[in-house]
Amino acid sequence: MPTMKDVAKRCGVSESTVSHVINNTRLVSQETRERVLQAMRDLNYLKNAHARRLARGRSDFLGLIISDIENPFFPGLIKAFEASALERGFDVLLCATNYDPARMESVFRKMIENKVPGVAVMTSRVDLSLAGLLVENRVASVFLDSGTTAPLRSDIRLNYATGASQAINYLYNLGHRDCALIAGPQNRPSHVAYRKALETAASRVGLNLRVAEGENNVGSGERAVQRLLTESSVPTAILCSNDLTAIGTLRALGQAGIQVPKDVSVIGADDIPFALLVHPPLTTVRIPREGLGRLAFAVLEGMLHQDAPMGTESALDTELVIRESTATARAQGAPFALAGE
Amino acid sequence: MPTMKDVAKRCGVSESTVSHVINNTRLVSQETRERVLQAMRDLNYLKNAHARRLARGRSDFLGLIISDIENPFFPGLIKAFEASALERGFDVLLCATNYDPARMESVFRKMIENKVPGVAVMTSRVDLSLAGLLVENRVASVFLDSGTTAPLRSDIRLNYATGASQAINYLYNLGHRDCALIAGPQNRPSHVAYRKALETAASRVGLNLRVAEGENNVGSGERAVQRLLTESSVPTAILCSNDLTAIGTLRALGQAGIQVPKDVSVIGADDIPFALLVHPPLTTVRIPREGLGRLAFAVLEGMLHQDAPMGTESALDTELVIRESTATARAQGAPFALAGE
DNA sequence: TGGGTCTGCGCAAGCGCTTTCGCAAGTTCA
DNA sequence: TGAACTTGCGAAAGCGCTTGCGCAGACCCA
Repeated sequence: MPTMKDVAKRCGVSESTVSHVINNTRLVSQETRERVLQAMRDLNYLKNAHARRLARGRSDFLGLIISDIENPFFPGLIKAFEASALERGFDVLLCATNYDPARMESVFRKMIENKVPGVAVMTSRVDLSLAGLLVENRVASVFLDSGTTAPLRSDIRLNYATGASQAINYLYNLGHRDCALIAGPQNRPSHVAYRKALETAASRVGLNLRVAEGENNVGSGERAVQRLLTESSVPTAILCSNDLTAIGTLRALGQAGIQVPKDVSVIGADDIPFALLVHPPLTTVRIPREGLGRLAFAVLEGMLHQDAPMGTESALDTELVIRESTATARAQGAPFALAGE
Repeated sequence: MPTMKDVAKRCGVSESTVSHVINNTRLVSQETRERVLQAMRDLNYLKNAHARRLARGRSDFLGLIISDIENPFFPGLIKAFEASALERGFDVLLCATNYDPARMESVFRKMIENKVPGVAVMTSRVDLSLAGLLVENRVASVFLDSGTTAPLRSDIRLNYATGASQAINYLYNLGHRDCALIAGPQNRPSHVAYRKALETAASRVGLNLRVAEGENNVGSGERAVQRLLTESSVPTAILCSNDLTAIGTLRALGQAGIQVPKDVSVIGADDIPFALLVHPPLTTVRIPREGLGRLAFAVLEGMLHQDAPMGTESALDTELVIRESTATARAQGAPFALAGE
């Protein structure tokens, strides 16, 4: 494995010249440059990333922290973040916390140990003391829905209000008056925000919205629906905290012989890739994953260019994507024909 | 940002002692050890990963190369690989090629520049000259279905025969005699292998298997089915190159008013998480993603412990997972009742 | 009591780069 | 024609760790 010294020796220049050729950091005569490049090719020279980063005192890695790569929300986000980063010459150091607080801490430590100049923390529920660790070590960061900013620490707020009021208005205009929300865990700020946004929009137009508990997964969606079906009246539309819950909802309704969207409309949230593929294709409140990835990078990059950057707050709108799981409300108070009964 | 020197100074020992405390690399008296650890805590010391890796000459990163993180096959693989690696004290350097040959090359370069001791290449279709690059730089590797091994280069072969013959036998026993395969791109070795395995198993039991072309995605599955439906007879079962194609198949059949599994059985391949969630839940030939991730790590680790390791060849069985998209074949030659006609 | 073995630790030479400083030769301009 | 730039490059001092070498003192046994 050849080093810069070997390259330098081979073409009779100093190491510093080789370095400057590689990095384009000072004038080198055309002729010398050619010789150096040729020597690099001859020797199959590849730079040593560690040595370079040590000498430079920082790395070209940007951190990206997510909770769970198997959560279908993340791959699109990662890809967009990575694409932006790559375009600007950064590499991405991806870490998943898998919802484990201990792992979360070690992941933050890892970011600092790797001297990343910035890190995007795209998980909800982060201990802000960890954010302090970053600042102490001069690492810029951008959080998701943390609700606060600080020097060196930015925040991206998902604006649930846009998508929520679109969804509510849309349902209202289809004649829905009695709806249910299968909410996500209420210890997650983003789910609280979404719920509040829906409730606000609902009360504005005068639409009744009951809230059932869910846990953001298929099974809890099914169970919530089963509970709903034991109530005296069944809502004409069900909103869900995310698409997985909506899929569970679809399944439970199907199992109960209730037709979607004829009897009950269903609206998800996230717009994961499979929202398109379920039956019927899911109307959903889209969280712009790709936009979020790109924005997270842009915010980070913006901070890197300043020397004592204040954190910024930006917002990203959600929006309703209409597919086939929603339709006009069934006649008010009407029961529905249970298929096969 | 404190360095080892600061820690050493603060408690009056040499840097080497600090280093040995951190790494447990030689005897340090209990008392000195305590003092060092205390100083580290006081200063909030975090080691500099670059300096350490430079001094050691290698990194604690293991490379993992995939093609596309949005392909639902990969997240589970990544997670399992990462979990194994973490457990053994490695970190993972994840890179996606996004099916771009140029990116593939730069990703390999990156692995070498980062001095990873080993890399798992979990994409199909890799230029073996790139594998050569790895060997030159003493990087151990494990490929997927490359069909060859070499010193420092192992291979994991997916054994399609097990799953394929289970699927064929299963269909045969359900009375299916006339089946179709919507095959994947025939320039990918893994798809060729799967197709061959199916054909072998089919001819063994005397089951007719027509082959239609697909491209491993939902749309191509739909189109393939539409083409199949124009033929004089419609097969009683359709096998697909992957689950996405199977989902397309399900949709196209549904759209044509053909019932699954009553009229036509459908079998996918991969067993992606959503195979469980489509309607009806998909019978599929599972490729053990998690097992693959774990095995890739184990193979890599096995090579790291030797100094001039030969590559090994291991195999991983696929298996049929029976859900609800398959059933007894409709009566031979029988047409099917087109719903709504 | 002197040679061996342990235990505990410091010194200093790297690892392979980047980057500051400064020098030499060529060019420009008054 | 000499001061002031400009162009092109080398020497060498780090960056913050790891690790081989070696030394001092304690201990043991013959």
